[in-house]
Amino acid sequence: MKKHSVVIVDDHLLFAQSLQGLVNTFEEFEVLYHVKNGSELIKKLLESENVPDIILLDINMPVMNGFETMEWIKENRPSIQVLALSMDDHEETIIKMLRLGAKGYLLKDIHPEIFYKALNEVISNGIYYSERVATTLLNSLHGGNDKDVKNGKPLKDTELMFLKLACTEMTYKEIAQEMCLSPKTIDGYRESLFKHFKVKSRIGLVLYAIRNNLVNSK
Amino acid sequence: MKKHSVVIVDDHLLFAQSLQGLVNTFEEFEVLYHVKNGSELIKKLLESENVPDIILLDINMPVMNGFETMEWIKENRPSIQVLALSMDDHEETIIKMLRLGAKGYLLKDIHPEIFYKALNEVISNGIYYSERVATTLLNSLHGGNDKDVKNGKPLKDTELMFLKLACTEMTYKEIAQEMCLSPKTIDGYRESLFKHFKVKSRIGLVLYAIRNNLVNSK
DNA sequence: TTTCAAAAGGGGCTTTTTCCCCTTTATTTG
DNA sequence: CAAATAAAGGGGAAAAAGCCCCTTTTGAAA
Repeated sequence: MKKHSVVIVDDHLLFAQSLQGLVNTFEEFEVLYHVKNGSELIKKLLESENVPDIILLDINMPVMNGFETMEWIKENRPSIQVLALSMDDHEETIIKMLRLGAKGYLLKDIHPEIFYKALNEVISNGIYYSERVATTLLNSLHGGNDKDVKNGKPLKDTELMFLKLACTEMTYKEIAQEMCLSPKTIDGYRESLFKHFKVKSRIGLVLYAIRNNLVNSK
Repeated sequence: MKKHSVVIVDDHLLFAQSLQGLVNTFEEFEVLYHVKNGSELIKKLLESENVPDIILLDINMPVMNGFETMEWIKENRPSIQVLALSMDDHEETIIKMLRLGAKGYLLKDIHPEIFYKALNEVISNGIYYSERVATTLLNSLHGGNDKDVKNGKPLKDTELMFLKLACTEMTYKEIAQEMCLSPKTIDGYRESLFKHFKVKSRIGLVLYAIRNNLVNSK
């Protein structure tokens, strides 16, 4: 029986390499290659006719992150099963990734046995949910939440720029100067993002941005 | 020749297990065991007479983090060579860890070959510095920096508590209530931490706290 | 071309933050 | 014990943040 092919996308080389070793010990799976970020993955996918069955996709990557990469895959290689693989267990991140088309969400602290099970399930069922992630999702649906609103619309460029600057020690006045806009316009962005993210202060904004990888400040 | 024994401390089971596989492929090294956090490590070290040569120590762990664990090791098992192993490449973290007695600081995105080299060097020289980390350190010395001051004195309990609450959407007045102190006292804490961390606003304080793992908000 | 909506900007106000300098109250320590 | 030191608390003011409601500009769509 032919082994299922796996590609690993993770900027932590040590982890990627180690994980490759682990996956290769599984009977039914073998790693084709591993790459450091989304851009490298796309290059590899485009130049090679060897399409993997599964992609293990990290989210936090410096160059082209997991979200962007996932979008590209959904558009261009929809037949590949993507399993997100991250340390980040925030509801928003999980939901965002699954909504983008990931077939499962694995936390890096899972037991290798479970990891093995996940690989098998995504091949057989086309989907895998860990208990912990399932619980998180349930909670989010339960709480009558509207994370949808939160993640539904992507941020505009100006808003994202503002958000990044808001995650620094600059005052709003300074941010306005930096962006060549009136302080009042900046105030408008602030107000709008506060509502969008349901936060009540700039601190809340910063925390939200960091937790959801909207800025890469850690 | 007897192999050098290695212990891995990392809460990301998948990574720990994978890394164990990698290390075991090295001729000169073998993994004794891996544990999820500092507490587990201490338990293992205390109950087993089999002392490892090297400990690979992650910093971000939920229960007992790398700093606390490092302190314990320095106190109780100073003969073990500890290599810090983290994704965090912030100057403060690196310096703090080395100051606590780590014999090297590895970033998780290093190449496995380099990782192998590091293991060997820490056995032969008792120390390993990657180029990147060395550069970071040089920069910090260069800039006439006084990160010393920053990391020199640990925070008091009240200050830490305040810091944690400052990393929420609470106002200072609310924080004062929560801590059963006068808002003026809180203002004193704020002022003191601003100076200590060299920041100019609460935003800066939050960013500093998150970047340096003083609060576990991500 | 008119219309409509979004983006940009403004007035004016309250609350919060930030800053400086000062007093009282423990807690050590010589 | 007395003196020093640190922690807790205070007054007051300027700057920044947050909030609401309003006007102008701009860029499509009808």
